[in-house]
Amino acid sequence: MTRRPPTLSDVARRAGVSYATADRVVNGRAGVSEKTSRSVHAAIEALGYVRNVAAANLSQQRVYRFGIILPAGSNAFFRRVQALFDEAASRLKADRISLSIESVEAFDAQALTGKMAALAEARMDGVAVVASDDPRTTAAIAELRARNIPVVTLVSDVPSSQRDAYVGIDNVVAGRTVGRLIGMAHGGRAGRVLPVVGAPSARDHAERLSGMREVLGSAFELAPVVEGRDRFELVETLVREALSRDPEITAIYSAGAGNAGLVRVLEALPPGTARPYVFLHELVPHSRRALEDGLIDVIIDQRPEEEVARVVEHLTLLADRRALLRTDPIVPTIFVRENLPQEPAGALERAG
Amino acid sequence: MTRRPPTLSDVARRAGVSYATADRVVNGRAGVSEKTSRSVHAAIEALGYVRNVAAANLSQQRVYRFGIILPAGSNAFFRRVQALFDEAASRLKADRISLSIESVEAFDAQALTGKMAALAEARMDGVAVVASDDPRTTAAIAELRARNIPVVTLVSDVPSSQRDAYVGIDNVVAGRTVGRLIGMAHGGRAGRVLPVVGAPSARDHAERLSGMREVLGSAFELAPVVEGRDRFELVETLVREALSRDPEITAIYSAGAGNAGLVRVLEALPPGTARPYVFLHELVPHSRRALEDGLIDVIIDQRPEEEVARVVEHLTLLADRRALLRTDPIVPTIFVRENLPQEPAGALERAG
DNA sequence: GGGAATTTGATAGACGTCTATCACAATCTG
DNA sequence: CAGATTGTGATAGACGTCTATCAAATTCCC
Repeated sequence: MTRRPPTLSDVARRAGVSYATADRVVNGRAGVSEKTSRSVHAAIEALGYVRNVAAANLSQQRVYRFGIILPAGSNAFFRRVQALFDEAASRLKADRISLSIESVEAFDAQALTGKMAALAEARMDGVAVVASDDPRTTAAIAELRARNIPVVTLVSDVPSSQRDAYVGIDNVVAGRTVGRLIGMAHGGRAGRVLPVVGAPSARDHAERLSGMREVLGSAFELAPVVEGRDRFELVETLVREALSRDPEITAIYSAGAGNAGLVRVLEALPPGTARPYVFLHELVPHSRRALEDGLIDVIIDQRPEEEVARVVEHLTLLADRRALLRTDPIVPTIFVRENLPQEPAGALERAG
Repeated sequence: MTRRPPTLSDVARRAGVSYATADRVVNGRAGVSEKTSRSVHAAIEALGYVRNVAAANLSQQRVYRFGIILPAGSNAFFRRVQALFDEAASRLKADRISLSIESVEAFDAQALTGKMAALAEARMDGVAVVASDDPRTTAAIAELRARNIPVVTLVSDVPSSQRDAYVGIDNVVAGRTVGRLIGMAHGGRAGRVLPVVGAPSARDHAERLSGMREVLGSAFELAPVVEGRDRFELVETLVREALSRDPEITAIYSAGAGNAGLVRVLEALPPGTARPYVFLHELVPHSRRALEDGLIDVIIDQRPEEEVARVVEHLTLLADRRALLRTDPIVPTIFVRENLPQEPAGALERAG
């Protein structure tokens, strides 16, 4: 039968020291001679001792409290992120991890820094935030760090700040990936790409476009960039205009949000017309439907499920002052009509 | 400050019953009247009580022992799976989960069933197995289930068996995905696809091919299927012959293993020649290099990292006789040169 | 109403780790 | 060699849950 995994008492006995001493060694407390410390470590090795985290957590009855700040509003992607955090929160209650999920009006740096200050005041064990790269944000992050509260940026990085980690995709990589796929779709022939962004000042969108440009060969031209402010009505109007003005467009790359408007334009195209290839970001209900209906070709998704899991992982490790595991960026995932995941169960629940 | 999460004692007090009674309710033990049971549940609701899993695990000092059976041999994909399980095993020691990772010669149903019987004898708490759909395997799975040992099939399903779950991709979906990408790469033009499989009898490979055929339009022809037995020397020879025999081939889809041989053929193509588009499965060191070097175009990966995590998740839940969470198949992931993940740290370690 | 069956209460010990305290031994300092 | 410093041992209580046992209270049935 399985023998019981060794406990710290076993280690102490084997090392010929008391439990107290073994405990001092494993918890790095002072007052142990070099020699004893070595013999305890030897016993740990010999027995293959691993600290029982269940017992450790129990005895410390530690409760982790993390704050998550997301942009409010109707953006489908962030609604999904929020739903995933809500779900994670209820799941994590059993592990004594509590997530406070807060919303802040998008682009309102004032409100954002206010919330961050409030979380600092509440002495959270860690904060994750979707923030733009703005001096006020940087300062607010510094303030949290000064209070020894770890900070993780999510989806959109603030590289100039002292955040402990960034969880999200590399937008240049995402753009390059789209560039490759646009190239593939044209099968060596020339093309003309219509880029759609929220605003030219949005760093993520700009990075995506420049990534795409890096990869697209000289056979490609870019139409003037559409600035849809991430609002679907505006995107709809402007894309419709651009397409009718420029019939040479062979592909559309929407690097931002508001894609419901883009989809409407595509739906309204006269049947029989060869539509341009369409590439856009984030798997959400309306983009999914568009892909299933053959209105668009590719969705680049940043896997919010993975991002949420990683935020929690990072915050927990940081709260314990331990090293982070996976610090590589999230890989942008390519969805075509055929490899779409099953509809998340949450969608059904919400429908019912 | 954060108030302490409610314990079962709090629930008992609130419900006006003794701890013993509250315990009987939450652990579904007999001897509690309908009425008391309801009042305890009401208290649980009211207080938002969640059982402290750390304490529960500790008190039961339960040790999970799972057996994992993988095919032996030099196949790069399974070496990666094995490395991931090894890593998971050391990580999971802290959670009192022990993984016994066993190897069995590929395609040796005799040896496989032997190992499974041995794991049954060892009274494992669960078994995960990479098995072919074979009557002997089905019987061995039935035997494990008869002993109340949960069984999960991995990578390759045995649908006719009583396995509790399958963790892996849907190969038809993977094939369809490739079909879509081949179509995209040809940008509407006609093409001729060379399929490469291990053996026509390999169900996974056949499913992948038929998935591809479903999606490829009538503009595509298939060259005679190459049967490379998943051995790279044979793949190399046969693909080289096929390419020189049939210069009309515009794309290669390798649905099986032995792709090191395929890559060699591509490397040896006279420079300046337009090579066919190449699509193959599994991100492993040599396929990665080929993608980085521009010798191939797309890798379809089944994300063994995710599969390993899910096997552990499933086995743990099954051992606790709880419901599985995510039973949807793994989504085949598309890698092009641009969205490759960072080299796993393990690769560096092994190199060092 | 009396005996049996069922339901409830009270409580104790175990799981492995952490924290703390106190006492004693060994070593160092002047 | 006395006194201070440092290293070690012994032990106890807490964390929240689980299991078990025994006694007491309540309900049920004839």
